[in-house]
Amino acid sequence: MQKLHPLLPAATACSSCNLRENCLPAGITVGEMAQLEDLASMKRTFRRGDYLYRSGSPLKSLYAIRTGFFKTQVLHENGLEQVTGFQMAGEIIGMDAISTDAHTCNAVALEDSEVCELPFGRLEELGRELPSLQRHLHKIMSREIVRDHGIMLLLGSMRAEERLAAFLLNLSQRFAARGYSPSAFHLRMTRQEIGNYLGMKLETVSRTLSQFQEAGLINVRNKAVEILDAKNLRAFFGYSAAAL
Amino acid sequence: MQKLHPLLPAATACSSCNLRENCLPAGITVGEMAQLEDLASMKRTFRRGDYLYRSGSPLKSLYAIRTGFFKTQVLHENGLEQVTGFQMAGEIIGMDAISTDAHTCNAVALEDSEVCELPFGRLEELGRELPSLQRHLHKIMSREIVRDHGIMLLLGSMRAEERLAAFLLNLSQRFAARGYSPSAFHLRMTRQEIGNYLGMKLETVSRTLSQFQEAGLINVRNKAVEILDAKNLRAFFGYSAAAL
DNA sequence: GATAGCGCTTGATATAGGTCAAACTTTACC
DNA sequence: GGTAAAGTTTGACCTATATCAAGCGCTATC
Repeated sequence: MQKLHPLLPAATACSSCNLRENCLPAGITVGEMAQLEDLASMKRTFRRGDYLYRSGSPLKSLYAIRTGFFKTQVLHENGLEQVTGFQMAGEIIGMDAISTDAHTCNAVALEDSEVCELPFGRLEELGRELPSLQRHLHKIMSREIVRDHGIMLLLGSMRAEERLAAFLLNLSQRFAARGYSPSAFHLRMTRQEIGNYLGMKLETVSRTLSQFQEAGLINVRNKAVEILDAKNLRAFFGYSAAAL
Repeated sequence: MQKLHPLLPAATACSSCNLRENCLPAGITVGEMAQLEDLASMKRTFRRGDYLYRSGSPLKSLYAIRTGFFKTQVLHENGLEQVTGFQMAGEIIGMDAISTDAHTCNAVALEDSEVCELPFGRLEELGRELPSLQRHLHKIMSREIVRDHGIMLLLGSMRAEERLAAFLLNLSQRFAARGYSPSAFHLRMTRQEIGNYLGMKLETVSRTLSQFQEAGLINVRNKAVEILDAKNLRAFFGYSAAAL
């Protein structure tokens, strides 16, 4: 059942949001900020498990994640599914819908979350007035393309342990970029979801995490992860791959 | 060695190009076409094996493929590489570079090819004046994101034979969209390149093609492919996946 | 604060696809 | 147009990861 998502007044404006350097406003001048704030004034909250959008729903807005964690997943008619990403604060999602004016994946909150809604028509309009915003939107879309290519490399060419090492290091780096500890964090997703994202089964995720722990690279206890030896974790997947 | 790529005068304008419905001009009105033609007037030709751009080279333009075939590939520092796509006439490439103002993959001609160069700065400028062009550019970028998600599904969740069936059907459909036979075409890429794209080894590609042939689904002789039974080829990968 | 259900771990076994190898075919180049 | 190199096929064997199974431990809810 879809719950109601109350529309909140703008609790926090872009200019005073501590994500502004990671989010849509990056590169926007102070003078232009007011227009962007007007655009992004609509906030929505989601409980864990809620859908931000579903495959097939019409394109209305892009969404900037203010707090929380989402996953996106594509579903194939034959029942296959693939997690295409885990998104955190400051990241923009929904761009999949521009192509056909309808979303092509689901976005599900992995924890209680808040997003800023960016009506796409108005975003394009504003882009025509503000070249720096236009360019930044293009950069965000391009960044998604580049990220996707990285995942293809991971799925197509890496072994399970390399994929998981890359995944942990990527999370670490993204937490760090938001001012959180790069070495200790909580996974918001299940082993199943990690495995689906990385193209492996949940048992393999579990085994490989245990293996990393035995090797002294990490500590895992359920969702709590501590990276003990980022250097060797990186080397782990760098060197073994180089040996191919 | 990078060869010289002679700059040709505009041999064919967008308005008289038979790819206009598949390419950047899709959705552009007749009145707007002249400006687009001016933008896209620079053509470049490439011999097989030539690089259109390389990872690290600065963003200058996007490129519309007029004739020929390209592959794009990402290279990882540790030596891994991944083919991220095979691009044909009417498709736009180079969007990976917008994110960081530098290309993140190589684009290599798989046969003698011709591209229309679209200087990106001018493209953005023109996008600010022509909302339909702006929207179309966004659609093209979004389409790439959606395609990438499909490849993730393929790499992360399908078996080798399903991936290859999906690949053949995708090529078939793209040839059909350009007025070529959907049932008989030439592969422009090697088994190695197909395998790299699909996350499998060249031997597996070869074996699986032979297997499809034995099953009466296709005819293969080197690069010449004939699809004999598209329905069952589709069913092949649909049903077996559904049985999971 | 008890309990049901979901998530996680670990073991045993199976298998898809990888690896290595050899022979054959096509293509490119001198 | 002959020859070397690159691409392809097929076979035999191997291994990374999947599958199946059992038991444990959170954590969420009443």
